[in-house]
Amino acid sequence: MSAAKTKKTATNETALAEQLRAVSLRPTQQRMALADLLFGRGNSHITAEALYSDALTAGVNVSLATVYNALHTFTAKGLLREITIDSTRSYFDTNVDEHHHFYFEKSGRLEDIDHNRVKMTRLPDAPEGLSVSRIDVVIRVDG
Amino acid sequence: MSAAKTKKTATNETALAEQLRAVSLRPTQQRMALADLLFGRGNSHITAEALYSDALTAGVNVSLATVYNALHTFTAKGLLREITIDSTRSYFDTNVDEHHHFYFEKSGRLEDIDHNRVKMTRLPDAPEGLSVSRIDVVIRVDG
DNA sequence: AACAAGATTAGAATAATTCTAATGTTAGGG
DNA sequence: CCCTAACATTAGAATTATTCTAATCTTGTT
Ligand SMILES: [Mn+2]
Ligand SMILES: [Mn+2]
Ligand SMILES: [Zn+2]
Ligand SMILES: [Zn+2]
Repeated sequence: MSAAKTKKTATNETALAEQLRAVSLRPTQQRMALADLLFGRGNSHITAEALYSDALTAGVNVSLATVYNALHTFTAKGLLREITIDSTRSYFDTNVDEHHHFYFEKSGRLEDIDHNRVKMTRLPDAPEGLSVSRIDVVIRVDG
Repeated sequence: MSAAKTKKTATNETALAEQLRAVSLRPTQQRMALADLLFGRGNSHITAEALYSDALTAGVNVSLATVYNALHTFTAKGLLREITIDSTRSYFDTNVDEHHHFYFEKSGRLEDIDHNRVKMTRLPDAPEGLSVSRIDVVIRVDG
């Protein structure tokens, strides 16, 4: 590889490696490459297949099984959030802040709704002894 | 079959047949039997497998493919509502009124939240040209 | 460099759901 | 009541998303 490429990726790699180490994950080649694809651009809602396809396009040497492993590991570590809306596929969201979604029924696309654009003034109490882990609001639109 | 059974089912059948005809569906044997299992009791959230299993237990002669056909047809006709929360299975909800859900993450059970127990005082506008078909609120609890 | 822990891999396995093409049932007209 | 066309059911194969397995590689550490 060229000096230029070495330098350029070295910078990204250090930053990404930090992020992974911060959640006690080894900064392996495939994780780094996938993390770069996921967090390097503003690619918010992605399926496993789509990420796999992006990886292949980018020349990353990775298997689909590893993509699933990485997505689940990242989700478990709080770097991603899994969204289930369509029964045929899961979306992984690079936005882990509290927020909601528009779901475009026709295209299957998801769009973020900032948390403060939704205000709930009345909510039921959690059933006795249980605590709320998350509240999801999905606004389905026919597009 | 006995006279008693004939009489008893005749009553149910007429009522169920009406419901099906009302949405231009032929009141076939299996649809009637499945509708009876779905709407006869307060069985709110059910999976295809669970309904199939209920049908077998009840001695109904039906295939799993038909259960899926019926669930989707009923959903298309507005008699049921499909809920996707867990990527491994779909739930069908016999409650088609506007309402929300508690989702018990551990057991995978769903519980209704009456529509008026949630009040949203701020909501974003639908993207230009599109209309909102539904708003789903899911409160996930760790039980 | 050598080791152990952890990660990746390909491919098989699983599980939910859909499809297919043959067979059976229903509704309505004669 | 009988016919027939439209519609529904069926079994099983096919498809698709996802998970598992067991062998092979990497990584972080000594
Ligand atoms: Mn976003
Ligand atoms: Mn599936
Ligand atoms: Zn999002
Ligand atoms: Zn419900």
